[in-house]
Amino acid sequence: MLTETKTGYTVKQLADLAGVSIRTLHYYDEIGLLKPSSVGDNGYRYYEEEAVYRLQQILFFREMELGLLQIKDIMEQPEFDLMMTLVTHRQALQDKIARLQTLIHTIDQTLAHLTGEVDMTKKKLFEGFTEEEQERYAQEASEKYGAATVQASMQLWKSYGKDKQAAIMQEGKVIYQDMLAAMGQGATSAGVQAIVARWHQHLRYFYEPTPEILRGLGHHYNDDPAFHANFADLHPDLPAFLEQAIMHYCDVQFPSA
Amino acid sequence: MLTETKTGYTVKQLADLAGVSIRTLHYYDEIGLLKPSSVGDNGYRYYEEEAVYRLQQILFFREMELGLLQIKDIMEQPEFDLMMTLVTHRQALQDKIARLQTLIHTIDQTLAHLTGEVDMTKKKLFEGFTEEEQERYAQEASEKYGAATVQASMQLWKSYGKDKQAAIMQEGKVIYQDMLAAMGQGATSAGVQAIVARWHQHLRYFYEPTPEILRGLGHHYNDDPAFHANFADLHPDLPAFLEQAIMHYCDVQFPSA
DNA sequence: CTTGACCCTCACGTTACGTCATGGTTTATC
DNA sequence: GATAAACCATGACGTAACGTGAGGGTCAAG
Repeated sequence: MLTETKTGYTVKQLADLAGVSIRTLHYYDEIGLLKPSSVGDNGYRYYEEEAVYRLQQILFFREMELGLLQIKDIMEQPEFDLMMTLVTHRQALQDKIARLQTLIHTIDQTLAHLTGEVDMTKKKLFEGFTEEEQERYAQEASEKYGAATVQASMQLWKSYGKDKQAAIMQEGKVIYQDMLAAMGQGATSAGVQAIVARWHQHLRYFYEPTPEILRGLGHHYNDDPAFHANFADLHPDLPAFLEQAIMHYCDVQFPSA
Repeated sequence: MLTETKTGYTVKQLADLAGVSIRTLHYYDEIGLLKPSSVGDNGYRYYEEEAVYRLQQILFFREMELGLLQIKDIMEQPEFDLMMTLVTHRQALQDKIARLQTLIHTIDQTLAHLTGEVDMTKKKLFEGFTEEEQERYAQEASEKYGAATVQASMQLWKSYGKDKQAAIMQEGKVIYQDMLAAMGQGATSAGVQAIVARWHQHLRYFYEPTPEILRGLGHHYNDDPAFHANFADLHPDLPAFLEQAIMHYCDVQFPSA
């Protein structure tokens, strides 16, 4: 009682962790966007893990230039799903990269024009900017983060029932054990590829991964130190093996991606 | 006198062209960032070509999230050079793309974490955001758009003297004629490659193009309708020939790029 | 106890416009 | 020439997302 333990991040700790200001955290609390997990007797704000994840989400939304109240609305919807939203962020980021590539294209054309090589319409000078405006409006529409996809995801998960949900979570644990046992068959063998298919289906219980995500995960398993160490603990060759198996699976299932 | 001709874009025309608001143009006039080229007897603002280019620059700076007064300062420096700045914008855009790629990487890791595959430090949740902050600070430094590179560029051009400057501009006209005459030798021949080297040097009188820019220009000459038409008027095979010749030149000169 | 770091609330200021009011100017049509 | 719609101007208040500073309480180490 007298030494009540205070857990969680203080404002300075969280601000440093996430690269935002303390004032930002105050403001987000004030507008109800990110409430602290608890407030101590001293009036201090304390943030737990859930709040940390929520802040990450907010930063992604902010990167997409959504307004704070808009972000709050989206996250307050009962069908808000963390993973589905991350997938949507991913798509939005790729759209943004495409637009930046367009700006680079515009620069190259302007440079060539200024060195006298070709005429250029005035409209082309702003290629990428006007599209940027259009993209911004599109982002403001709720469809991108929207009800349709997110609702489908939640309904799908809820439709499984408690027993099946538990079985799905257990299945996830079994897949890597089976993969380990099948390493002797080779990464491209029918047996291993069947396990990769189960891994793919396992992911699909949570969200619909694009081919690119699948490839990206396969690469991270081998290349990312944390992933690598996690799997190498099971077997030193497992990380590279997983990458090979997943890449082959993607080559076969998605030949054009 | 009585029917004084008014030329240039009105605010609505320029706003539509560039995808900005009329209010923005008013504001930019007010703060001295973008003055109209002339003001009619009726009080209307009219913008000529020079102002259009200036607006493009402003939009690029704005894309890099520089403040308006900061942008104004940069553009008021006597050594401000349009082309050199475009090259700098290009680099900044590529840095920005790299950062967005990092955010995608963070998403992939978060997704894998949430499906139970690996532990993830809280710090990794914000990978890309904190770097974003650092990048923003770096952008605010004047070095990126800065005095050093821009000064060097201007001094270089001024050091040529009027006669040499005229000769350089004339050389630019000759290069494409020589290229046309040498088409029979093949894109990878020593004669054609020597002309590509002259083209490269020609660009370098204006700015230092990166290998990527060289490749990008080579590709645009063939792929972009305006470029393509311009060169195809000289010879129908010239656009593709130029691309081949430039790509080969870049392969040889910059084997690792 | 002292000091420095950290915490709080309060409140004004900044930046880059968005929006509206009021009224003059231009253009096209009848 | 008259009319209506589109366009132009200035002026001014408001907004979003904080930045900054004031004043004062809390915590931890020496």
